[in-house]
Amino acid sequence: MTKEEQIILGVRELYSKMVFLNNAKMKDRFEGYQSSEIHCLEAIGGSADSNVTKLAESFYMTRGAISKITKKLLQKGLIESYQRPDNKKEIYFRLTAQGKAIYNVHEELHKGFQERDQAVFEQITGEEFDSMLRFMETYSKHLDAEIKKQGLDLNN
Amino acid sequence: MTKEEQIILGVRELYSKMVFLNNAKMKDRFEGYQSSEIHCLEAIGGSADSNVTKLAESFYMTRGAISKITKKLLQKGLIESYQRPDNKKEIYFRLTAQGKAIYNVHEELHKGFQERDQAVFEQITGEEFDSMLRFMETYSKHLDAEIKKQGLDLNN
DNA sequence: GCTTTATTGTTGACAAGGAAACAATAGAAG
DNA sequence: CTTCTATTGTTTCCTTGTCAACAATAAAGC
Repeated sequence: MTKEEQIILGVRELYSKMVFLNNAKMKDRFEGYQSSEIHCLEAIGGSADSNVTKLAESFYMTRGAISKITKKLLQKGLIESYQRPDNKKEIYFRLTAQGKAIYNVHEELHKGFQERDQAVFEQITGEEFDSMLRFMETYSKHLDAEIKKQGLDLNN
Repeated sequence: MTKEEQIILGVRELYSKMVFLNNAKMKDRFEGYQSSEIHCLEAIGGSADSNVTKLAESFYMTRGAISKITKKLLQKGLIESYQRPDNKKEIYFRLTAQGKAIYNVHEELHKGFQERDQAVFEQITGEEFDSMLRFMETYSKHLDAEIKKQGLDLNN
């Protein structure tokens, strides 16, 4: 197996396990809410002026999918939509009070994840951490360029 | 943002882009085949005595999902099933000649991905590579333990 | 041996997400 | 300003995967 394959396999393995484990915790903690809904809520709470398109890009999902998720969040009263006076097309989202409550619980959960994994992160040096981050960023940018080169788009 | 968050975000970002880009290439190259089917084919071709349960575990998917995918692969004549004389329950898969042909094309595609990303991997030293791999393995095992601790299972 | 429990693979109902088509609006080009 | 193009968000149809129940078989307990 080459370096590339090992790294890629490792990333896939790691990511799969994180998703599996964290989703299980989330479903356990937030009954009645889908984990995709919680992720969306997190993104909306975490950055100002989220809209369907931005959310879709950040999750590598289609606008259609996000449109449906935000619709549910609206119906459940966790987010509300608003527009700018000079733009009748774009629709932004922000958390309601109820949404913020969920958001806070979610943050606690995240802290729990962090504590759970602390031992692993304590084992690496600052240098190792930096080099890993640098690598991931380089690779990520490389893939961005490749995606652009191929003229790929989530909606095409 | 803490170290943990940065790493996790990086892994998610990287993984999403790899999946997105590679699936696009796969769909382009293998018309008529789903990328999940190709992944399954790859796994079956890559290790002896694959069965539904093993495949499900390696992909972090349910047995039901794998059962459906392998059914399609059987219908398309890319794999065949067999059993051991002393076990009437477990059903194993292996590639047919046609399946092997696809498998080989798939391997070429992988080589292409490798060449595409070579520049990125050339930038890291052997030491950096090792430390990264070590970290991923440690983290992965840590999550395994956590999954076990929670008594989690894909089918529950 | 017999009985109980666990594992394996399959199925049908359901939910989530993608693809494509669409209307509404914004932005660019002239 | 007017026209043409791009972007945004939504909806419908379809595919994929999960969930839960199930039958068949294996393994464990006695």
